Amino acid sequence: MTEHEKIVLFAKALQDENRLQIIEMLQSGEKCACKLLEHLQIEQSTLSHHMKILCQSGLIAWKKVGKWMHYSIHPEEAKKLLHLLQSLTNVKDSSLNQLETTISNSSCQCDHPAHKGTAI
Amino acid sequence: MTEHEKIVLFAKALQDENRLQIIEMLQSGEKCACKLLEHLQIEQSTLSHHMKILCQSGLIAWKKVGKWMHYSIHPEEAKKLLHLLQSLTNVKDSSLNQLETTISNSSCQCDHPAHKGTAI
DNA sequence: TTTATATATTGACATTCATCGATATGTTTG
DNA sequence: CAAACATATCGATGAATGTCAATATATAAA
Repeated sequence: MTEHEKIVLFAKALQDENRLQIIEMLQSGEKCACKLLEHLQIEQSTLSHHMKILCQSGLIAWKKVGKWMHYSIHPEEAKKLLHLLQSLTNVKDSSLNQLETTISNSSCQCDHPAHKGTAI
Repeated sequence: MTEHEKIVLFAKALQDENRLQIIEMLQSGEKCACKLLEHLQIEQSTLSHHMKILCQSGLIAWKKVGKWMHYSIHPEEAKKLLHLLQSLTNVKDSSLNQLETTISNSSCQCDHPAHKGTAI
């Protein structure tokens, strides 16, 4: 899987409001599907679908315990995915800490003469 | 706009392979649409559509220069969006730097007696 | 002012996605 | 083993998305 494919899977996992709620619920630690379902206005089959997408993105880890399925945020994978997004968007770790401005090349590289030396 | 809505817009912006390529092209600095188009296998109207989605997410800044449209990564917004994702996924800035394991509460909070004391 | 160029908008179409109900699978308990 | 429970899979459906061609808008050039 290429880096772009990983990012696409991650992005697709995050594009649904219900899945964001699920991730938020997992912030406080591992939960089973039935517990998650209590707080969502969706049917069980839909939750199962969402968990599949979240797990396939790598962000969420799962573990079968008896007949229950336990889900949790996968910290290492979450970090890897965020690193991919940092690289993609040119955001540096240090600037993330300090909310500094990332320095980027601001000259237009368009061939058109009219574009030379422009900056946003 | 809620934080979740911001994340959803950001995630939708990142879920397309062509848009990831566009972001990557902007890593080296501001570019105009015609320049971006040269390196993509899509029609002009499709690029315009993609740029709209990228700009609406906040990640990409735009500036009109004559009849050209210049695009660039918006560093401050990129940082804000990454921060939102960090908070969502419980990833700490320091752990992002050092790739340490984020400590999370690993006890299941399901009501079921059988779940007490389990851990992944 | 007419023409050329860069970008945006619109409408159509195929594909993907979220959702549900029904059903299947797997596990525990009686 | 049978019943109950938790979760997964399947099929259908409506909504959202990516794409293009055609057209509109805006700016620059002749």
